[in-house]
Amino acid sequence: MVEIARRAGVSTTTVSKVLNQRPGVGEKTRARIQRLIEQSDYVQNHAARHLRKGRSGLIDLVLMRLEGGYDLGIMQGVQEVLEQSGYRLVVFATNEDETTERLWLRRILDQSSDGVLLLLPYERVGIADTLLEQGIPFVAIGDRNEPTTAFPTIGSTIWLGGYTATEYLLSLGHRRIGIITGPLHLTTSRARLAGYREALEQAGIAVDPALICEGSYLLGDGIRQTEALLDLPDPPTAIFAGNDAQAAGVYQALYRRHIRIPEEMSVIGFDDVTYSTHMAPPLTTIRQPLEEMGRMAAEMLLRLIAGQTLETHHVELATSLVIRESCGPPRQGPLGRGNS
Amino acid sequence: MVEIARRAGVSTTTVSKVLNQRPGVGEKTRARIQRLIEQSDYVQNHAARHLRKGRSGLIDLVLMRLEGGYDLGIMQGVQEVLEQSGYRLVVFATNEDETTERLWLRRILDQSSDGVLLLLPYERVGIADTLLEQGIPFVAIGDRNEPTTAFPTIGSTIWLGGYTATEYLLSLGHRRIGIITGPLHLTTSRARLAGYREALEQAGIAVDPALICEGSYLLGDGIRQTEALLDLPDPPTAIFAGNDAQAAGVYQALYRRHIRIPEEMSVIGFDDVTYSTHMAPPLTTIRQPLEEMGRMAAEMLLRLIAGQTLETHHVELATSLVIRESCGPPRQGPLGRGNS
DNA sequence: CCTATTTGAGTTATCGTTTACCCTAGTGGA
DNA sequence: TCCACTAGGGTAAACGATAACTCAAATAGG
Repeated sequence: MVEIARRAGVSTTTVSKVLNQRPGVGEKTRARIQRLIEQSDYVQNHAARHLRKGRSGLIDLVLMRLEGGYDLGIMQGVQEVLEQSGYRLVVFATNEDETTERLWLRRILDQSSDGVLLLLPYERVGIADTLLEQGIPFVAIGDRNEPTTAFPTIGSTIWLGGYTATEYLLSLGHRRIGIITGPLHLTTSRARLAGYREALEQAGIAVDPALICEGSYLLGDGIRQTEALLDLPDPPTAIFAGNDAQAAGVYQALYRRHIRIPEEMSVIGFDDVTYSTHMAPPLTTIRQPLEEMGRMAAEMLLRLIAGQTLETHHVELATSLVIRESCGPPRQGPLGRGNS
Repeated sequence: MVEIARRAGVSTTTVSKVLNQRPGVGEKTRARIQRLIEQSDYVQNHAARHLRKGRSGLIDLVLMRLEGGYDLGIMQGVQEVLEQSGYRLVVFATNEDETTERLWLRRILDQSSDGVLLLLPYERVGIADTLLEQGIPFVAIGDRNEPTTAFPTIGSTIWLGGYTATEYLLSLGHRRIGIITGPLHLTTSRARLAGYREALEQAGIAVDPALICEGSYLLGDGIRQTEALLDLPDPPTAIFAGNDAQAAGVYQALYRRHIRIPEEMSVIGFDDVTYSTHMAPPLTTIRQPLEEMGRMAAEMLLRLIAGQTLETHHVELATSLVIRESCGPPRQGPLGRGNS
């Protein structure tokens, strides 16, 4: 920068003014400096600006684990917005480890992050509080256990999703519908279940507790719980999988027992992650607008960083039913050859 | 920091020495300051350190697109290493857009990145050169079009993978093996094909050009090219899918035509991405040690940043055959009902 | 023609740390 | 007893950019 100033015969202040497009520079001078800058391969030093302006141009995204589905969809949305805004995205995975988490928190506190996107399904005491205390802007994505107005959150209409999924299966004629939930200590899991219950009740069907299995949103539980459902004296004709990863597990369990989808068993997922189209047959699922959620969250955070106040603190985006090929009318009679 | 120094009755220099564990401080003083630091919630200002030391603690990972498979596996490995080393990971997706790419390059040049991990399968003139020119340490992951010693690269034994996959199918008794390659302008695609050819030739089987289809490593091509293969007068009994995403496409195409895997058609993938276990049936594939590659790349980069010289500039990790359930002996006779 | 005002550009302090260098008081040896 | 040396600690100058403030010249108005 000094070099440019020297060559233009002005002070660094003037160059700085040009770079930041601030007033106080004459037209010809500005043009001359501008040209000089473009000719040289000068780039502003990030650290110095950061130090002086107090903004790092970095936004941290914290998540549990780098996985293919849910998180990735959101990251894509976030990426998209940040890329345009000039911010860079720092990704950090806690791996559910509290020490790692604290480590990250400590690193974040050194002013090196302008804002944080919290993509943690669980509520760890401390993170939100510390962030709030330190005045670091942040937005939480995904439903929280305790509705709060202390900080902005982005979610989707989970309950409605659960309701819609069940209603759809009912409309196909199913009467015995199994559900594999997520961990029931998470609101998002309970919301799905509540939607399921409501739909059944409205259809005048008694909820059979045997058809409700608790999973953990992981593929493995999809397999295990499907087996449990199949081993029931009166197995369901459809399975609502809680999320798409578990739906993949359901597929596998069914494949093992040679039960065809959707002829012998309907399967519906939740999330609509990228690979749900890739499954055979393509998965019918409840779509959460993941990218859109990521975009919204990023935009809210940017506004927060800019010092603007948010109109709404909690945004809920709509879930929707995506019909593909994994659901059909219920089979007649008991399961075929596979039920051994 | 000034605050700490004041409370300890020393200068900031001394505090700095303690913080950086440098000599020149007495035992009791050190202990006293240490305690004071721990008590307060002081965190070193990142920007200032960065400015002074010239190190940002950031490493950039550039990739084409945030996707579920290959890239994610590598990212996980990278994450793992960086998390321990105290570096933070910045993720940037170019979306194959040259403007976006240049934008990123410009941002990187401001000293805000200590090193770069290049996860681009294509060769864009300029990136590597610019990085080299600017003296920014970087490591390229995945095979390059032109083998180079100018910068370190991490790859895997692709050719051998292609050979092994084909050999395995041959050992099961297959004689007509279709292959859906990646874009043939990429070495990594050509290497798979070369391995395929070699295996066939060694088995004394003539290579039938009709069985070779060019894809783009995307699911859609898996579908399209499978259909082309099935429409052949003499369709193959096994398909080597080039990568796992395309294998998912193959699954779908086969599903559409009611062709069972592996009874009527064997399918083998390449990469062993996370979801290959989730497929029904679980995909037999050639494993690239993605996480390991990510780890290695990150470690090499860290060493580079630390100013150490690398023993080897190009590392190739071994691919291996992962046998699951998508391959079996060839069907007898023509394809069943689906061949319409 | 002179003063008030605007405009363009430079001075200098500052952001929070680190580090090269300097100083002082002990310590040990001759 | 005196000197050289060392250990412990402080001073002040960077690092590269920005911003508040100052100053000189040009312009406008009376």
